[in-house]
Amino acid sequence: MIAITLPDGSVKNFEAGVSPMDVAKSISEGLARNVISASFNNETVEASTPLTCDGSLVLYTWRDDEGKKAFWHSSAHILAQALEELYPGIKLTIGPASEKTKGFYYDIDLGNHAISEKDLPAIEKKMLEIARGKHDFKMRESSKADALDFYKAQGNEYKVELIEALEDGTITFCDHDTFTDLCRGGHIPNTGIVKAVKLLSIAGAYWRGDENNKQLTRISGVTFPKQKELTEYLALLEEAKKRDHRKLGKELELFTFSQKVGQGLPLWLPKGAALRERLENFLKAAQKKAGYEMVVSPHIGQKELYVTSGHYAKYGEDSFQPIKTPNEDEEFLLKPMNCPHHCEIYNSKPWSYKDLPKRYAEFGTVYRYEQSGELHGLTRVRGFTQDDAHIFCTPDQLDMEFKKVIDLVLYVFGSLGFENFTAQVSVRDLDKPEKYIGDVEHWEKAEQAIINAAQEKGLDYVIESGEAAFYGPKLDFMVKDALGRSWQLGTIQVDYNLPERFELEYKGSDNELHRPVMIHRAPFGSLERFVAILLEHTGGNFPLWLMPEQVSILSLSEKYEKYAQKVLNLLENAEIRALVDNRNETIGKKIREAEMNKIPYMLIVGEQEERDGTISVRKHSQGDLGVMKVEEFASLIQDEIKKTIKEFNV
RNA sequence: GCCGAUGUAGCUCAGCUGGCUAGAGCAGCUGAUUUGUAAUCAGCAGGUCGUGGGUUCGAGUCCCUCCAUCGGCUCCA
Repeated sequence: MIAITLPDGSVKNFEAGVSPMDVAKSISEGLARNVISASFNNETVEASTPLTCDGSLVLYTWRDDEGKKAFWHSSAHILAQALEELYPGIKLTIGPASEKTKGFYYDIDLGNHAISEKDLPAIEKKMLEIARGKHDFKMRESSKADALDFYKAQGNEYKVELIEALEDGTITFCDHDTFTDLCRGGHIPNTGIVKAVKLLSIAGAYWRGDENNKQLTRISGVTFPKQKELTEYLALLEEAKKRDHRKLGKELELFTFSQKVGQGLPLWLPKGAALRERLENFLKAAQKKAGYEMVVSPHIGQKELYVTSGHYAKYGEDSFQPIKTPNEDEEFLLKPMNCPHHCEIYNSKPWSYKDLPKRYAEFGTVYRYEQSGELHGLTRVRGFTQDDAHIFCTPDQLDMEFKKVIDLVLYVFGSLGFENFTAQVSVRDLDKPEKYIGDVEHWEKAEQAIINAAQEKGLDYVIESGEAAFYGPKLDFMVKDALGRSWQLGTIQVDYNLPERFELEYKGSDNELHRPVMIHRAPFGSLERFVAILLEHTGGNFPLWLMPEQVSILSLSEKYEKYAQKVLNLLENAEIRALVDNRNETIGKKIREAEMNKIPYMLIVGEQEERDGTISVRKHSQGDLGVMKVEEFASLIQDEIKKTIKEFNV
C-alpha cells in the first residue's frame, strides 16, 4: 500500500501501481471524466502513470494551466502525426505547448515539401480524424542506444541531437495510434478529448532559436475540448483586433506612417502630438517633485562618443551608419541612446559628494536601425522618444535612489491604469559572458541591488537570465498588448560601466576622488510604445485628463453659433479642450461622430442658452446629464479630471 | 535579415479560369431636408489596381525585381 496526499491535505491509501486516474475515480466519477493530467511530487505525470511510492498528487483538469499545457502539448503530437501522414519523410523536431500565447506549435523540417496557409484546413481535418479515434497516449521507456538508432534510421539529425544531450535511463517516448515521438511526458489520457482544432499560422523558426542554424517550419494552432470554446476564442481574437493600436491610431488621427519618410518612422498628427504633450507634462510634474532637472542634448554625436561608451563596438555595424561631413576625418552618429550625452553633461564640472545625486532628465529622441521584419506599429520603431533620465549617485545612495525610481514607475503605471504588469529582473546569461562589458564584481553588485530593491518594494518579480542590457542588469516593467504579447515599458538599470568609461568622478568626504554609480531609467520606456499599449488597453477611451479633445460643442443652428463660441471661450479659460461643431447633419449623426472620435462629452447649444444661459450636456458613456450652466459643467469636468489623476507624493 | 502571407478610391471590400470606358458601401463635395442617439433624399467627384520590368493581340488578374504592411523567428541600446 502507498499513501497519496491530496491538495486538500487528506491522505488516502492505495495499492502500489494505482494511477492518478484511479485516484480520481475513487473521489468522484465527475472528476475522473475531467482529469486530463496530473503531477506527483511536483513532477508532471500522465493520468495513467502507475504510482509506486508515497507522495502528494495534484489532479489537473482543463481549468488548470497545467491541464491546458498537457492538452496543448498532446495536440502537438496529433499535429505531428497528421503532418507525417500527409507529408511523408518530414523530420520532426520539437512540439511544445506555447509559453507566450494560447495553443501549441510543432517545428518541422519539411525537406522537399512546401506548406502554405491553404493547406492548413486539410491538416486540421486530419487532426480531427485522429482525435476522433480516441487513441490512448502511452509513455514508453527507451535506452539511449535504441532511441538514437530509431532516429538515425530516419535520418532525423534534430532528434539525434536532442537525445545525445539526454542521460541514458531518462529517455521516454510517447505513443498513440501509429505515431511515436521522443517526449518527456505530460499528456492527456487520449486523443478523443480534443474536439476543436484551429491552425493559426505557419512561420519560420530557427532550430534551437539560433539564426545560424537551419530555419524550420513552425505550424502553430490551438485546440479546445469543446467547439464552443474555440468559437469564443476566435471571437476574442476579433475583439482584440478592434483594439489594435495601429487601427485606433489611424481612426483617431493620432499618428501615421509614410513610405516616403521611411519605415519605422512615425509621424505624429496634431491630436497625437497633443496626447504626447500631456503625457510629457504629467511626467515632468512628477519628476520635478522628485528632484530631476531637465537637460537637452543634440540628436547626433561624434563617433568617438560612442566608441567611448562601448556602443560602437557592440552595435556599430548593425546601426544607422555614420554621417560624413565635408571634413574627411569627421564622422557623426545618430544617437541611439542619451546616456553618453548625459555623462558628458555630468562631466562639465567637478562635483562634491554633497551635490549628489544629480538627476538629469530629457525626452530624448533616439534612432536605432531595427531589423525590417521586427518593426511593429508604434511598439517597435526606428525613431522614438525615451522619457529618459540618468541619476548619478554615490554607491551609498544607490539603493535609496533605485527605490525612489520604483515609486515613480508605480505612480506612472497606477495613474494610467496599468495594473497587470510583470516586474522582470533582467540579468546576465552566465553562459555568454562575451555579450556583456564590465567587471563581474560590478555586475554582481548591480544585480543584487536590483533584487534587493524589488524585494523591499514588495514587487512580485521574475528573474530572466540573458535579458540584461550589455552594460548592466535591469528591472523591467512588462505589460501585455491586446493579443497578449508582452512589451517592455518602464525600465530601471544600474550601471557601473559608463561612469568608468567616461571617467566620471566626485570628491568624497575623505577628500579623495570617487566614481559615481549611474541609474538609467524610463518609466514610459518610450512615448511611442507607451501610447501604443495605452491605446490597446483603453480602446482609445483615455482618462479624461489625457484626451486630446474632451468636449465637442454642437451648435444647433447658425444663430446659436455665437453662444457656442462663448461656451468654447469659457471652457478654454478653464483649461478644458473643446471644439465647436456646427450642425449640418442630424443630431444623431453628430453624436455618433463624437463617439467614434472618443470625445467623452458633448454640449448641445440651442435655444435654452438664449433663454436662460444653460446648455445640454451629454456624456457618451451615460447619455444625457441634463441642462446646466457652463460654469457648472466646467467644475463637473474638472472634478472628474482630479479624480482620475493623483499628485505624485515623494 | 529569415519563413509564410497581403497590397484595388481617405476607409472597408467586390472584381470567377487574363477580354468592352475597374465596381459597391461608408467618408468627402454640392443642393435640398432641420428630424435628439446605427444611418434623410438627390446629384457630383474620387483609382496610372504598391513599384519597376517581363510574358501576351490584350494584364488588376500570370512570372520576376524592389518597396511597404501583417503573423512568426532571430534581434532588441
